[in-house]
Amino acid sequence: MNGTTNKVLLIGNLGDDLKLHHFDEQNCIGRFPIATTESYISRTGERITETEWHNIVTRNKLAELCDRYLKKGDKVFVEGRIKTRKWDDNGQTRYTTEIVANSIEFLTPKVENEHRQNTQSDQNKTNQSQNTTVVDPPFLAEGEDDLPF
Amino acid sequence: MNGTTNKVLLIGNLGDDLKLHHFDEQNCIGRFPIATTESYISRTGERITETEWHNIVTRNKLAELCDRYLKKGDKVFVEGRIKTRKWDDNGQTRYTTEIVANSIEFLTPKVENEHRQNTQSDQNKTNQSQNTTVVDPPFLAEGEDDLPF
Amino acid sequence: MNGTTNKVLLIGNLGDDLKLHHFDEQNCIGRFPIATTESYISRTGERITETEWHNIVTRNKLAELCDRYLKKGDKVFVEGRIKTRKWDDNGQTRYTTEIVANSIEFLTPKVENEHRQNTQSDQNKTNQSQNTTVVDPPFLAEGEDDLPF
Amino acid sequence: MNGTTNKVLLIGNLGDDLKLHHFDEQNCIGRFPIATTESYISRTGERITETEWHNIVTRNKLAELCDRYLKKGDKVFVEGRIKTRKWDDNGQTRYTTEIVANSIEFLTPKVENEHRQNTQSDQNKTNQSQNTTVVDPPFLAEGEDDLPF
DNA sequence: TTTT
DNA sequence: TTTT
Repeated sequence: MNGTTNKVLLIGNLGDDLKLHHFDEQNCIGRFPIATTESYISRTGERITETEWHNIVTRNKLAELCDRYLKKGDKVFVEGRIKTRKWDDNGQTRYTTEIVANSIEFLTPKVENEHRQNTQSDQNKTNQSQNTTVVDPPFLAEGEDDLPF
Repeated sequence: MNGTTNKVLLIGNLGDDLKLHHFDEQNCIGRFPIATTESYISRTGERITETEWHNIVTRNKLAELCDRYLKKGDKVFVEGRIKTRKWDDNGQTRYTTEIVANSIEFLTPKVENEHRQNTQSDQNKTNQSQNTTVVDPPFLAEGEDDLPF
Repeated sequence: MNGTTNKVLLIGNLGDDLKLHHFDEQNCIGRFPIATTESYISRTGERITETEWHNIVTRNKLAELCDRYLKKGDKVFVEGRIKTRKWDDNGQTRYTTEIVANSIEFLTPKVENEHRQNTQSDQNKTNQSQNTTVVDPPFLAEGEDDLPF
Repeated sequence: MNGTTNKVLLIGNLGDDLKLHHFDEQNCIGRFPIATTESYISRTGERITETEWHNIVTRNKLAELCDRYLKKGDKVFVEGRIKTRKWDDNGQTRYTTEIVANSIEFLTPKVENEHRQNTQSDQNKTNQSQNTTVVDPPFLAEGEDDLPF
């Protein structure tokens, strides 16, 4: 547009299940945190591990797919952009930085029959894994339209 | 290390000159803001332009190079990682998100003799551009050691 | 989709003008080479500079924009994917690797009135630069529809 | 360095085991292919799946780590740069494009005791998976020095 | 030649 | 709050 770019690429694990908020039949927003960790040897010779937390924001179809297929602990690849939001904290302006996802790849191999059905209740979200056939999760970039919901 | 990645790629313009802070002879930290802008057509048909500000943090040789060659308005390509810092605001914990740069490319073509000398005062930082030969700016990734300072 | 990603990010200079090929009124393809250079100090202490050439492929509106606004020597940021094409060389199968662009940012500042008009002939493609007001070049990602041609 | 960048980010699966070539005690090179797949709905309404093959090149410690921990079918995240090599094909100059890896993340969860030992023969490279404790593979960027070999 |  |  104007010779600028704002691009973020993260591979990390969900620290919690996605929270989905529906505005109406068509529009929803989903949020979940992911952790990335960095490890290095300090000047004094000890191994330091630093964890960074990222707030992922996703919308509409992509949000619904994530809600259906992702759960706490899963690994994802997120491609998106940095967005800092203003909010009012009792009269004080605060800022929160989020990652608005353009696409999300599901990197944790899924065990068949483990996928949540639309009609299942949330308690099925925990990992039961009675069966062992590993299958690929689907994927949907924002704006695509070819998945059945 | 652990199957995670935290990578940011930004192309934007400096909203202000770099602020350099020296800890000692060897170690310093530089900070500057860059803006990225996104433009799109809204549902109601108007063009929306959104500007995002990013706080860039750079250290040591790379910070000194940026201090010497970059000024407000210049365009850069920053490759780095997201880091959210905690700080104490009168007893309240606040968070600030920064981009820690691994490498910075200078994208604004330089006009010869315009480069600041170490001995020049800051008022020379404004763009005078009497001469017109375009030269390549130098570049240094963190950890490299082959530039003469 | 399937837990894979193929992403390329290049900043480089056009080694030649774009070649545009129209299939019909709607569809066209544009190609141009860009160079990236890497510089490092070898084990024997000399500075080595290596240039890499990348064949950029772009389609339809984005190709037309590039054809109109880019020329040899200009700097661009290309975001795309790697694609290796098979072709027949007198009965032998050969392979050519190209970068299929999703988006292209124009990083060379433009001087006003320098932009080529549709009705201008190609000899106007050389840089005349009589005027000096720097303006922002436009940008269009593949699939966008809001620019006037 | 000069305002250019050559960056590739791939997530894909190994189509074959790594081939390691030792030049001497210190220096070696490893090569392996990875596949990325793209899927989309064509104009005629059918789902098209396209596979792209990438030749990954890695050196020294990173190559040895990959040789030890990766095998055909595993998923990796590769960050590197595009490099096109010339070679002589009976007097004709041919070109091969490779991805020179700067860092590789191992994304396939490992089952404990499955890791190959230095003293194991290659036939142990096939996936036996008698045990079930999932452990993280190590990771080493080129130039790091903190792993025990 | 991979993966789903 | 994740993951190894």
